[in-house]
Amino acid sequence: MHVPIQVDYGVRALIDLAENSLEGDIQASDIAKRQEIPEQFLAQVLHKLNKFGVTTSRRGPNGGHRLAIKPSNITMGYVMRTLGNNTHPVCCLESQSKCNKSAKCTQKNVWSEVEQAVNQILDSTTIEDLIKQN
Amino acid sequence: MHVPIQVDYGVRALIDLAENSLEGDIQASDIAKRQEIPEQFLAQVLHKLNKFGVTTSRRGPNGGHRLAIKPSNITMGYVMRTLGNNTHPVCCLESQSKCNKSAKCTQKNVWSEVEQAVNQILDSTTIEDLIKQN
DNA sequence: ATATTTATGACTAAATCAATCATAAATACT
DNA sequence: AGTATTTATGATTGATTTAGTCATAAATAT
Repeated sequence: MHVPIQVDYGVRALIDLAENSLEGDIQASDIAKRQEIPEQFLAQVLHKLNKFGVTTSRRGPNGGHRLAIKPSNITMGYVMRTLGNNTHPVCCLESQSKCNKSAKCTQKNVWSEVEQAVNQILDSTTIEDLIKQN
Repeated sequence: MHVPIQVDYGVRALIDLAENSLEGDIQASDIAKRQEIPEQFLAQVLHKLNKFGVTTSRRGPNGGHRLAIKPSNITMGYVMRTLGNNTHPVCCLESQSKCNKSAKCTQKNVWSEVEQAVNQILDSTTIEDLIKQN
C-alpha cells in the first residue's frame, strides 16, 4: 500500500488549476512554486494528465495548462489510474497469467474485494469534493 | 498499491500449516517445497509470524512450526500488519509530522477512508475463510 | 557429541520510484 | 524572419524499497 508521489502532485496540481482557472492558462512553473513540487517532474505529471484528457495545454509565451473537465467530474480514481503505476494490489489481478499458483489461488478473492473497495471510494471522490471539504 | 510478497508467502504458509496441523510441527523446508517459496526467505517470514504470536516453533531435529492461534482467529489484517512494511497508503497517515503540507492537506481524508475500508475487509477475513472458500 | 532445525543479523541483487537532463516542438511577440 | 518562452518527451541518474542469499548462532533430539 503506497500512493505514488505523482498522484499526490497531480491532485495538488489539479486543485491548483481549479482554484486559479479564472486567470486562463497557468504555467507549470507557477504551480510548482505554489505547491512546492520539482518543476520538471510536475511537467511530466501535467503532460500525463494532458494525454489522458484531464487538462489541456498551450505552448509558447503565456502558454500553460488548464482543466479540460470541471473539478466535479475529475475523480480520484481516474487520477490514480492515470498517474499511479500499479493500481492492482496483487499482480494476479492484472491478468490470470501472472498468478503464481493459479491452480489454487486462495487469496485472489480478498485482494479483489480490497481493490473494488478502494476503487469505489476513489471513483466517488472528485477534485471538487477535496476542495469543498476544506 | 502493492501487497508485499512476504504477505503472500505468509498467508500461504499459514494455510499450509492449517491444513497439515494434524501432523505436529511442520518444517519450513517442507512448506517451502510445497508452496514454492525460497526456503531462507520463508524462514524469515515464519520467524516474524512467530514473534507476533501467530505461530510457535521448536528447534532441533523434528522441530518445526505450528499455529499458535486457530485459523478462524487469524485475520488477513493482522498478517498484513505483521508482514507488510507500510500499511499506510500515504505517509501523513502514519504521523502528522510526516505530512508534506500539513497546513492544507486536502487529500488526507480520502486516503484515510481508503485505509479504513481496506482494514475493514482484511480484519474481517480470516485464514479459515480463505481455506473454506476453496 | 553430532546432526538437525530454527533464529537472526549482515549483505547483495533487482526492481521501482523520484527526479534531473537534454533537446525538440510549438507559439507569441517584435 | 528571429528570438524568447513554454510545453513535450525520451534518456539518464540516483535513491529507496523489496526480494532474496549468506553466514553463523542457538536450541534440541538422538
